[in-house]
Amino acid sequence: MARSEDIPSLWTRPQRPRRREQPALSREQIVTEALAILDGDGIEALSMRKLGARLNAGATSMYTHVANKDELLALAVDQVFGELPLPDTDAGPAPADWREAVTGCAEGVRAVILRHPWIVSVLGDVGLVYFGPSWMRLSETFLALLESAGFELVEANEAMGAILGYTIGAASVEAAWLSALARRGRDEQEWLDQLLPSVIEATKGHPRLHRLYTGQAQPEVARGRDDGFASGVRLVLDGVEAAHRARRSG
Amino acid sequence: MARSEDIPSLWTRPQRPRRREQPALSREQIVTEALAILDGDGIEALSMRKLGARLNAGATSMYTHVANKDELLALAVDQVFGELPLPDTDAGPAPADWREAVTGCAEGVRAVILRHPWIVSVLGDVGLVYFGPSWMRLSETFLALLESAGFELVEANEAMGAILGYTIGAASVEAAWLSALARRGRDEQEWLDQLLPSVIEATKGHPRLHRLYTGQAQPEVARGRDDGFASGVRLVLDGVEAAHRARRSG
DNA sequence: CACTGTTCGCAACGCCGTACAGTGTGCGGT
DNA sequence: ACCGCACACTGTACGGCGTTGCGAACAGTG
Repeated sequence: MARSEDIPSLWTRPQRPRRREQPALSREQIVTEALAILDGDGIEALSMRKLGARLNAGATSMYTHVANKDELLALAVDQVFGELPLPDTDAGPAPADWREAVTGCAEGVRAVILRHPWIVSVLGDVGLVYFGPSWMRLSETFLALLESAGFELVEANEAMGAILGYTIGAASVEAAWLSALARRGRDEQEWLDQLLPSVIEATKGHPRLHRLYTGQAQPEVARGRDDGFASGVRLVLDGVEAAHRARRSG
Repeated sequence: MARSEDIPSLWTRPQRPRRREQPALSREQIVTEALAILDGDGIEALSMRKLGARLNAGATSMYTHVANKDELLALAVDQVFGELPLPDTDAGPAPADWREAVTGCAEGVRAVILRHPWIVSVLGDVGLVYFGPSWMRLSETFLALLESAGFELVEANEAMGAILGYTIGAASVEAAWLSALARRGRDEQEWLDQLLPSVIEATKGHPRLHRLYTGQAQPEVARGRDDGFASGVRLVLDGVEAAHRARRSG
């Protein structure tokens, strides 16, 4: 015979959960909450259990909406790139200055990566993001901008590769640096001050790096990272433009 | 009671291992074996237990030579970049064609990343590699090459940022793609054939991507990835050179 | 009522990184 | 000849992880 403790009282027992009014969980909800964890506490803080807990659900319930963690991460990456504001290339004529527009897009991509530095840690696992809707939208915009500037499609594709390649690489390096700082809970300037002496010590035998880090080649090294990226994009666009002109006249 | 087969005879048993002659394990050994695992079976196959087993040692013995797994990975990354052959910039005069030399270095970096695609997965966790000896050697070489081509140090640093940024980004994208393939055990062409239809389907509403993928904009899209990278580097160097000339004459 | 299909979560499996206490060993000092 | 320390190394254990199997709870349909 069951003792009274074995079965919680009829009255204190929680109301039978009225489930299935509509599914309690949705893929969208899950991805959104995952993003909150990723942005708030970084990649190593995201676990299926924690994610489930945040949604008042069991960890394994995620798997009815998402195949596995990798797929979840891919969805998260696509979502953040979906937030990227892009110029409307359908309406209106060609933009007055295509360089400005392209630069704006590249800076947008960099901003997304810096705002969500965990992206760098999953770049290697989600090779298929480039076929996701957000990334396709981005690519199409780039191609449209370049075509409107007079590039043939194949040429535009090549240029896009250079621009996005640089953007991803440069932003990844920055993001890695920033999240290394964040993991150690240091401020950027503070950490630099603290690390610089040993770095300088390590540049014995590397005279150029030594000059660079000791600041003898200032003032522009200390220029902000924003300016550094901007001038990098400018260099790449110079190359793109030069090749384009050479092709038209050749 | 133990039977005679259970314990090899006292006399035939190998001499008791004379430990402490020198440590059985070394950091170098550990990193080398870790690299073997990484290159052979990918990043998710590397665990401290497996690594220990490969070295006939307990998992936790690694920790006397390496602070933690992250440090181990950082050492591994530095080691593979150490294998990169670099031109000797100390001896002899300036290279006849600095573009060729710089291009060679960039292609070397790409080759390292493609040969060890797990690097991409740890890029985000090892922000400090850029202060490791191998990367410093690489940077110093780049700066030397550019200086010998007439660049001021700060200008050279800027150019290096653009070139390495592009190289890292482009190679990372490639490596992510390749290791996604490897994880699924597919051949590249086979996978492309299999995936292309659905990708094309997904490019409704993206006319330029559609043209690109359906091959109406061939022939050069199907050009190998090697050529694609080479032309990207060429674009970046065009930009670098143009900016340099503008600065000299301006 | 029975039947079907879906959502959800408990329990469990086999991993993982690593903290910690303990074991044997060689070396320097006495 | 002895002691004690420093050190490389190990077994065990802790708390976590991603994922699966399975059954319970439910909605919709007949």
